[in-house]
Amino acid sequence: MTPRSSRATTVDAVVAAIVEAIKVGRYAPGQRLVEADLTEELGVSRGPLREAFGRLAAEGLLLIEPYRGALVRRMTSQDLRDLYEVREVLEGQAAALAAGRIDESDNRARMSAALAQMSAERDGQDVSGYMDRNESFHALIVELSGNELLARVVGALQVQAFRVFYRNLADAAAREQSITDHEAVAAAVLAGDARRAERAMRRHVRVAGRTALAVWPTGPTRA
Amino acid sequence: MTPRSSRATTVDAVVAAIVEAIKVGRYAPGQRLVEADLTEELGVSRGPLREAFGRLAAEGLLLIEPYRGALVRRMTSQDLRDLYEVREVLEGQAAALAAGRIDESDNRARMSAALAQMSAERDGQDVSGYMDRNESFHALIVELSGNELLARVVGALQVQAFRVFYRNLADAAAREQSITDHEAVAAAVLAGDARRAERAMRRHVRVAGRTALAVWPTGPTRA
DNA sequence: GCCTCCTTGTTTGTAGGACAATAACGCCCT
DNA sequence: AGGGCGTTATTGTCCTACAAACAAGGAGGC
Repeated sequence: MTPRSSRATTVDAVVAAIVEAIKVGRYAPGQRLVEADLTEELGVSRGPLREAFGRLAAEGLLLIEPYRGALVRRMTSQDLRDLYEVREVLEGQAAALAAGRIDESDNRARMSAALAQMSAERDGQDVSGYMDRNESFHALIVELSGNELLARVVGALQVQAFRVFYRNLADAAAREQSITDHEAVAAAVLAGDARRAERAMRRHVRVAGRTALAVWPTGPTRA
Repeated sequence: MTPRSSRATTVDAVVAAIVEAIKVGRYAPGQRLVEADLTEELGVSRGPLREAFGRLAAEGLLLIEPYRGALVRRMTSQDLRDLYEVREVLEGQAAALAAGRIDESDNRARMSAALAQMSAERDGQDVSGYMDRNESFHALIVELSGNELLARVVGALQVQAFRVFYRNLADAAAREQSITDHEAVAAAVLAGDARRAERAMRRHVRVAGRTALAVWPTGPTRA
């Protein structure tokens, strides 16, 4: 999952660079990542590069075939279904737990702040800014759950999800729906209502998944 | 998580060796794993060893501190609570999905076989044999769920869980309870009753977690 | 003409040595 | 005794080298 340490090492930088390259599409799905090319491109030796490959493969972003190399994993619609199915239960649980701990330390304040930021995004035109908000909202929920393992697992899944978000949340209607959902989740969490928080979050993720699936390319896009 | 390929490479062997050593207690929690020692002990070079460290750290079995090395992660009672909390929702979901797919291919036959094996273990004295059964039962459930991601995530958690099982399932009463729980889950899955399967599995995991927590050493056992 | 086998080139998997960066430890000085 | 300093151990990274495996293409036989 994510590096377990604070200090930034070369491997972390390589991981970040590859993730970024996949994000912006410079490394396309199915593309082979040849070690020799990447070492030159990134200016690192094969050791750290291979470690980075290993991490990204563990996160499901790359696929490593022995003696064949690493390639950018293509996301099928089935993968997408699986992803949202898992996110639904995990984030639902996170919301329930967060509701139960809303009175601890400054949890309530942080949740309120996130909610306010979220609502303010309603008439914003900055799509990538909204996606950041979206990401931090979900991250906050799992953090407030107080379950570190849950946070780690969901965090790892989120890395997968950005590929979907990029295609999805650009649509204004979907964004409006997403904000409304988030507000419902936040309200339930702030009310300390675990059951309602879980239901709201699960519904949100389920709907987001369906929306994502609807716009997902079905056929083979490229070799 | 687990190696994504069929062919066994050196890294896989190293990972397996370290996991095994942690299992049997040769590498104690908190113990530092010095690269130089391990390369000699395992007869591999630093490259694959470091890759193995990375994988095990991603699975949460090791902890890597920059310029300080890898050490066997100590499991706190909080970690245990977190683990079972996550397992409960994930395996509950897996059971529900498995129930919904019981009529596909040979799912029913495999589930029945696992159930029979499980019950047969009731008067067996072989503790480690039972633990294998236990592991494959849970693995079968997540496999039958048809969600590959779910299987991967739960599989990764299972690697953590064996540390608990070793302390736990030795007790005859706990084992009896465990078998009864499994039978209930299997029955619900075979009946195609998703709701009941989920409830049964969640209850099973929850109880197992409580039992595990009860026998877990609370204070600092060693440096 | 088509299939099979072998050769050749490319890429990965691993080994081993080297060195800088960092942290842990002990020593000396005050 | 306490604090600063050098020593030592260990990690992080680079480099080179080579065996193992795969991929493609040509030689040869049918």
